[in-house]
Amino acid sequence: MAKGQPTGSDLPPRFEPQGFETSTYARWSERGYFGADPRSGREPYVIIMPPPNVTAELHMGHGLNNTIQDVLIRWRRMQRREALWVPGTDHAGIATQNVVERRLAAEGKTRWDLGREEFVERVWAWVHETGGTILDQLKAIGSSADWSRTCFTLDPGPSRAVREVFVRWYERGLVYRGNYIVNWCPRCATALANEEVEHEETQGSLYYQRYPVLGAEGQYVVVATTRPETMLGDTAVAIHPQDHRHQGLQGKKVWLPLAEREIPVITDEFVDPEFGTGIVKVTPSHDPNDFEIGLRHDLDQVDIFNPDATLSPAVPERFRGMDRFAARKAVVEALKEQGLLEKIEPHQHSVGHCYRCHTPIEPRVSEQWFVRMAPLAEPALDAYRRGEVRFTPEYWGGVYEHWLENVRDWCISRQLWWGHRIPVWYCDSCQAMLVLKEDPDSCRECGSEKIEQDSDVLDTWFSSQLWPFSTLGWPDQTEDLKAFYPGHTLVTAPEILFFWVARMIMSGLDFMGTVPFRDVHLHGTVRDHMGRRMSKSLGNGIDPLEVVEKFGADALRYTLVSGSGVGADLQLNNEDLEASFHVGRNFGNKIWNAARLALPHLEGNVGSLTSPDRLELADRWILSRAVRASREVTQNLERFRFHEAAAGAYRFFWNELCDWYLELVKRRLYDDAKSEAQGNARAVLREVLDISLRLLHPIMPFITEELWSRLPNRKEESLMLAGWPDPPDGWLDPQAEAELSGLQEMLGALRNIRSEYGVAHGREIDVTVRGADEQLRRAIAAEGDSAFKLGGIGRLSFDGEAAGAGATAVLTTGAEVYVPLEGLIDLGRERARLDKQAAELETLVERSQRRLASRDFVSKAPDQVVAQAREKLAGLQEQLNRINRKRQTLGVD
RNA sequence: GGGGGCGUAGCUCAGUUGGCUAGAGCGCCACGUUGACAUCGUGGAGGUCACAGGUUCAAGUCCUGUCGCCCCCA
Repeated sequence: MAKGQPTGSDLPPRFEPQGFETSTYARWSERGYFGADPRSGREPYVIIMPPPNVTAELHMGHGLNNTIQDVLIRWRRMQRREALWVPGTDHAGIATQNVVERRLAAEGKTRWDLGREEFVERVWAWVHETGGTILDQLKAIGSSADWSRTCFTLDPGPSRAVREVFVRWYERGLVYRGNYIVNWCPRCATALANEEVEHEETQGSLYYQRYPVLGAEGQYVVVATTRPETMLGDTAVAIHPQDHRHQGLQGKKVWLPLAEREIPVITDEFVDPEFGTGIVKVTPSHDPNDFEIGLRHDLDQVDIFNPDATLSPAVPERFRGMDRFAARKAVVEALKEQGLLEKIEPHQHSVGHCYRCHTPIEPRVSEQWFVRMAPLAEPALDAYRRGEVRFTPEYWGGVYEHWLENVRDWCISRQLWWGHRIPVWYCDSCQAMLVLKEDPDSCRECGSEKIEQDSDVLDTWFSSQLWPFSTLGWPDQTEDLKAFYPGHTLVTAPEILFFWVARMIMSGLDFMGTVPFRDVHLHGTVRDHMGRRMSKSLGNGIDPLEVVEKFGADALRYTLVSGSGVGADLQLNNEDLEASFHVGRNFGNKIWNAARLALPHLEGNVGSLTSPDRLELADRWILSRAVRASREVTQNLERFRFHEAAAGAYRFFWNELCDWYLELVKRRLYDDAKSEAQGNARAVLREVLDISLRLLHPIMPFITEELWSRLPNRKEESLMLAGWPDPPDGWLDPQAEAELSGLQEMLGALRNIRSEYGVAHGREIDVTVRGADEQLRRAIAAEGDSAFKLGGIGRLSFDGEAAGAGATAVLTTGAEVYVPLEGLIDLGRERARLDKQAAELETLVERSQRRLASRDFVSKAPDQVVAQAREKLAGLQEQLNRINRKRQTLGVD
């Protein structure tokens, strides 16, 4: 570069992320820092991104999800792992098809008007128009995914994987076709998997209907139902075999009113004698439990609905064509007229709704394709129980286990046009069914060319379940697949634990022989300030890009990471972005300004660090704290405790580096006369600034890169390539930490006194410290000049008189700090101050004494705990005594 | 109906295998332009850790129950 290294002298006084985020990202991208190399020989670290809907717009949930992944990837990359983050998008069958259908509806058309081929073209056009937007939006928040590996579920590779899996599972009998009851969405006109149905508590009614008993004039059975209209499809009534109340009904038949049919009374264990009258109607075509009963008793199936849930020709003419809810009213009315409706009771029950369009689900018998789950679930359970997959928070493991133990077969066919078409062909001539990886030209059985492909497509999750290996080239044994499967961490939201996570584990085990990732981290939900989930329909969402524009991506990221506790949801105020994101922005500003102070002192040659014993107290202290901060951040990242990692880095930077080290070191930085002291200060400052920028980089990549590039003595050209901090044990210095913490306490006490008595800012105070221990004396000796400035101290002595009008504070070591304040002191106020402190100490002393007075405590608690308690009591007593003595001189009773 | 989570300062939340005077950020009060930062500094107020029992030398932390809020499954 022709331009010299940027320095700190040109930094504007405020953190203005808009000035550099975009160009920084472009530079990273151009230099190829995001790419992973299967041949590097480094230990890999792999995250597969949960693919967002290809036509989606970025929302805060994506923001949180991808920020966490990026934090992990950047951290591991800095740890010298070969870090691969595979991005991609999902074709989202129902959702995408629905959007395009709505757009067609605006033109007054349906997909049927266009026909399959043209409709699919329209969807592709929509995908090309909007697709990929979300990936660009992910870049704006700093995501360092390997974009050269971006995949789409309908790409040729993943599509091949889908066919491969379908055919192999079919050949092993794991994929089968059959007539079963499925969840049908009348609006989407497709079958859904059980997991795609959302149950909602609904206030409905329980209708008690009378069916006349045949051969017993004037006698009825009374059945209770929440769905009276389905009675038109009843093919039996059932009682529990042990229910003696209704024993007389066994073997009888009843007359189904309106439908005008005879139906049998059967007995089945499934019937709950406590529900309603203990007699239930059985509608095998429209209720999953009744379907099972029907199979056991070989009952007829009467399908009373058309696909759009209007009544079919199977019902009496007057009901035909009615919508199911209109039919409910009509049936109830008709029963009333005939005196066959006994009563209606309010009844709360749960109703299934389509997860994509929220229409009430209609259970329906139809011919669909299924995956047999039990053989796949078993290894997935074993893998979890052996500890091959771990969940954070841990309790999700139990949820996973429970689901797999009770898993039911998976309906994978969808009556949609957008998606992977089922690779099955039917021969018109010989009726053969061909299940093939490649499109055939003719029937493999009879050679006829009159073959037709199954019209259905596969559930989108059928392709997503293969993502951890289909994105890496499977079924080919590619270099990528060998290097990067299995991956390491999956970061996602708990709501797709069953849809996606469990299925990836099952298919990963089945085809690759190992689980696709070792850790599953499930993060919380982003909510508004009232605790409501952010959603389009509520209009309470926050656009992450607006936040980036206003506060910067780093502020967004820091706020998200620091706000999301393990297993906890995250609340943001959508009406006041400032209220939510100022935390991140202010921290960015703090970092910026710390650098603005430090960098001008780091121009020119900065020497390397000398051995700690030649450094001053503040230096040894901050280096020791840097070791602890690095370890804390690292450990918290390892355990997926991102909020703690963020807080740890924040505390170190703001409360230790800025609040103390920078203040203590200023004097030396500006004092050109003492070149060794200044040189050490510069070297240490460079080092700790370097470490803290590295520690913060995964969370706040832009600002840290911008400032780091201005540091002298860097080895790498980008912070992205710099190593993760792992400072040496030799820097740990408990002695320095203890000394400095004593100094901090003394300064705190002095500041408190100044504030209490309104000592003017410029006015210096005289201080007498009596009973100072060795640590405090050394600290004052070492950092006296800076400490004097920070405390506004004019003179300090260790043996002065503590008499006259002054204020007193007693430190935890028992040292007494006395400040003469002639003219300012108010004796009453001073007395009150000391009274309050004494009272607090007395409570603690009492509590402490009571504890030590217990024989049990002394004999049973570990020696170390007892010793600690004794030491603490002694300290507290010493402190209290000093204060009490002072109170006496002030005339306390 | 079954399972799970949560309840700590006015607000949002930390608090690891029980053991330092229970913490942070925001908000609040007072003072303040002290060689980077008012998107800041200094000091302060504010908590019977939902409630009731139990285990233990010791419980915010473990167990049981109650109340309240939320989620998943059927």
